[in-house]
Amino acid sequence: MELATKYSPAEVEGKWYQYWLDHKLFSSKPDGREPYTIVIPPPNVTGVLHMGHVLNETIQDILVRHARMEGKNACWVPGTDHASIATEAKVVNRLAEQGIKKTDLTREEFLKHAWAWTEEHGGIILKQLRKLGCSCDWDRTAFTMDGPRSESVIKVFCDLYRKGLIYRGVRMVNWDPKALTALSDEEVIYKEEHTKLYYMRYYLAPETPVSPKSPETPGNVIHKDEKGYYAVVATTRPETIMGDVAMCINPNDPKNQWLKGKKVIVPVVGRVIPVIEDEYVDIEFGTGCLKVTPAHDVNDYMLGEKYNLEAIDIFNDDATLSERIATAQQKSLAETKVSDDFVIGLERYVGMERFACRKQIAEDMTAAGLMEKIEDYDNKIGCSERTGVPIEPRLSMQWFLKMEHLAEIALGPVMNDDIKFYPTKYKNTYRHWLENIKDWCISRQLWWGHRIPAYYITPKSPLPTSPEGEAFPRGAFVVAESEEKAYEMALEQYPALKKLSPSGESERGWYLRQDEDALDTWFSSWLWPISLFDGINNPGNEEIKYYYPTADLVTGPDIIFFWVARMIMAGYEYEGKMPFRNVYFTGIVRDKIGRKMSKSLGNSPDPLDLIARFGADGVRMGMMLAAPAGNDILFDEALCEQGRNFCNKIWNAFRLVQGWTVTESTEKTEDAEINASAVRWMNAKIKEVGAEIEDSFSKYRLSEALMAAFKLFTDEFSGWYLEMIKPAYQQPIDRKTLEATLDIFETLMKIIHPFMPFITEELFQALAEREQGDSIMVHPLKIEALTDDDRQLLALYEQAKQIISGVRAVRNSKNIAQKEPLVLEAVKGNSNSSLFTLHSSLKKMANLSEIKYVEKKGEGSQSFLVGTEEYAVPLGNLIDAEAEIQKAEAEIKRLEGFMTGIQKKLSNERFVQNAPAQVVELERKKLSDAESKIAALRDTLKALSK
RNA sequence: GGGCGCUUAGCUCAGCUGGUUCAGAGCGUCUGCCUUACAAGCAGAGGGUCGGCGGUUCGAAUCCGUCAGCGCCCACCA
Repeated sequence: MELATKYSPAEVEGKWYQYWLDHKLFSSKPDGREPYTIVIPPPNVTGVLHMGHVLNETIQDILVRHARMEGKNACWVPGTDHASIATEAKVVNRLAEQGIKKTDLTREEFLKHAWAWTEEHGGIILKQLRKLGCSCDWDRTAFTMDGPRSESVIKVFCDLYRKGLIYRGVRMVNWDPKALTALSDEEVIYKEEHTKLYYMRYYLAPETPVSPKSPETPGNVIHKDEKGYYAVVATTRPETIMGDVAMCINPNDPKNQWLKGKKVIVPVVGRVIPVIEDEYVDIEFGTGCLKVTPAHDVNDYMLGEKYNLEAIDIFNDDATLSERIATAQQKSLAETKVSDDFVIGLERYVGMERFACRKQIAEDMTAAGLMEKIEDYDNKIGCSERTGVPIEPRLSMQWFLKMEHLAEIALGPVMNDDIKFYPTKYKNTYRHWLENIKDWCISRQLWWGHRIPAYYITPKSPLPTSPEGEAFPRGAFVVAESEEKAYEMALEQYPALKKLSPSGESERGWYLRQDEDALDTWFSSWLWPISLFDGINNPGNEEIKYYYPTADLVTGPDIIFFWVARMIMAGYEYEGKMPFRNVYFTGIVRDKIGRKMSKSLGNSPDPLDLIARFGADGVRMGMMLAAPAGNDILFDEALCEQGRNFCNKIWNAFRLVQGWTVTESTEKTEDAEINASAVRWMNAKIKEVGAEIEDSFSKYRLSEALMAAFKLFTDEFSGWYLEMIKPAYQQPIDRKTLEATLDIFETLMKIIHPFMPFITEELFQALAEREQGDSIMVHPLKIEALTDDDRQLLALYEQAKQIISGVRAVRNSKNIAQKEPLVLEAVKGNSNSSLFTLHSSLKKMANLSEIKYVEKKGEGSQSFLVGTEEYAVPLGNLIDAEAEIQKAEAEIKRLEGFMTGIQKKLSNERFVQNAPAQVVELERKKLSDAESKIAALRDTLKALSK
């Protein structure tokens, strides 16, 4: 059957993927072989495949398939992440489209919707990974919120709580007013924004007047107008003045000395607040006067703690202004009388959105003459990583994990390379984070996620006032793996509870109310390498013992803190061992002009579309060609084209070989001689390049490994080997050579297989009769080491290739068709005896009728050098003597310059003395080589100029 | 404000602890070929004073310093 001249991936890829699945070729069970394990960085359960995944998953698949080809027991565990905040946001949006508000639903109802959404969209991305060829053990597919994983999370939470590492408390947290939840520090990203800096007047309160003498104090900068003395405070957030409880100056600030001990009136609000002093305040910034709003700024909170200031929370959950601002204003105005000049009723701002309020209050202050000035200001705003809205620092009750101990156990192994990072530069980043780590806020005010297993003891009726009734504190809770266990623990810890249940269990006078919050998604992901093998629930089981630690982790550097660092912590805390040996950090996939791929720019191709056009193998190759380790990837579709073209090349090489007919003749023909030698050479080449590829793999330089494999197939095998052994048209080939060639072809397919799994399987199957269920991936690749004979042969062929190229160059420059045979002259006793063995090959490849050994090249011959040896092709009157003379003269000039340099070097005594003998020797050889070349060129010149 | 990294052919990158004929690859470019495996191909060619300056050295793309440009990470200047 005649094969098409173009490879058609669509007809091949689906077929083989199904075959692999049917025969469970990706499946792994513990056995006697060495394990090779990768756990997938779980993509969001409702996500779809984008180019970043393509990069990441291709790399993993290459590593996994490579390990499999090495004969290891390769296990790639797939799964998805529940991505609590992202998924919950999507569900909320969908409900909103149906006119349903989250607040109208109970937790249970909402979760029903969320699970429905998850089942609808979940796993789409895993299906897409199959199109890419990913060889995951699908039977192991896990989800961060499935049974075993959830159980692990809860168990770990309880354990850490019992170890005293988890605590609950009111702290300043990053509040996302859109998602209505707290975030960890890592989930806040800072964006540069053009904002305004507002300078506001804080008039001195009448009870702390400026003494008539002090205005003259040198260095003081005093503001005064008809309304009185005032300080100026610069802020980017004028709306937060409603929460102001103090003004702070640096005690060493000369210009504000006059404010010491004074009280000022918060403009608009009318609250009288003290001026406090702390060196935290930067004298240089603004006016040196800082307004202190402990409820809405991390630093102000710290000052509030230090000086025991009240924190007035002015916002609702969604960052609209709370009614509290009005009540607080009434309260303070009742306490202290303040002139109406400084006050505006705050009722008008209640319910206003924070940025609208900012604008409004600035306008109102300006109108009331309380605004000094407004300047442009570039500021960095912390925004929610998920919703993008500016976060609001806010005091709230949250759960935290103490990080000190965990950071300590996670630092050493990376710094001393027990766990290796590729590229190594991320070790610095990692260390810096661990050394400055803060406690991890692990609670989220979300429903979609693992619910915190804390149970609050709640009496059904008001507590008796008798002393023993108060035997457990208000808000008392227990942390337990289940509600049942929580009841037991509660009774044990608080015996007084028994009195609340006079008639026994059935009629308890109290109940347990589980904490409403869910856990941060990463609190489940950090267990992933352990929980996938059930190591938390079932410690020391066979699987965890076999597969853990995993081999390699492939992920982006953007989640080094979120995920990588925390997995290392959990690994040592719960398994006592590293979770993985190597971490390969990929770059970010950008478009070809370096922009990040994004939906809004429309510069992100759809991977499935690319696969349809170039084949999965082509896309994989395109991606890998662009992806040196650690650099960002400038992705260009043209690279996929190159990948597709390579597939086509392989395909056509196969077409050639499979079309050959066989002769059983074992005659010692010239062809047989060429072939026997070529086979030996090709096998040596495979050993040589194979070793390079292995070396690249060991350094995770996958694009280099691929490039080497590509060149091995295209240049060495197709360009040289096949051309050498190719029989004349419609002539048969001897059986021995054909069989050797099929073996070589198979080996090449194995080498390429990790990168391009589909075409290599297709051709592996086509090269020979295979049993049902057989596959390229169960035939490990073994490459032997190079021998000295191999090296000699390789060198010899390199020389032959150069001679052939030399002849071809002559043809090219003189427009001589390949069909026209030429004569080759080897000049001046050029007697590389081993080259004799390649005469037939030389003749065939360069289409030579004869190879002559001559003392002097003939007149009208065009010469070229290979190393120091001269070869020439007689051209008769085709030769352009003038051009040849010019060329030779230019070359002589170049060589003379080169020699002068070396002579200078060699006449430098310090060089001869200090440089290693080898180097000096080498320079001498360069010199003599150049001399002999010049001599040859002079001969040429002489002949030409006759 | 601190820290890290990058700057080598038109593009994307190699070039490891300084010395194998005045720097390599892929792609692109140019020239010639539709040569019965492949025009998604073949053959050949051109293309860089290794970001600037200074230093160490017999010798530097490679080590040190400095400047410039770019990128990333971290940080509580409102």
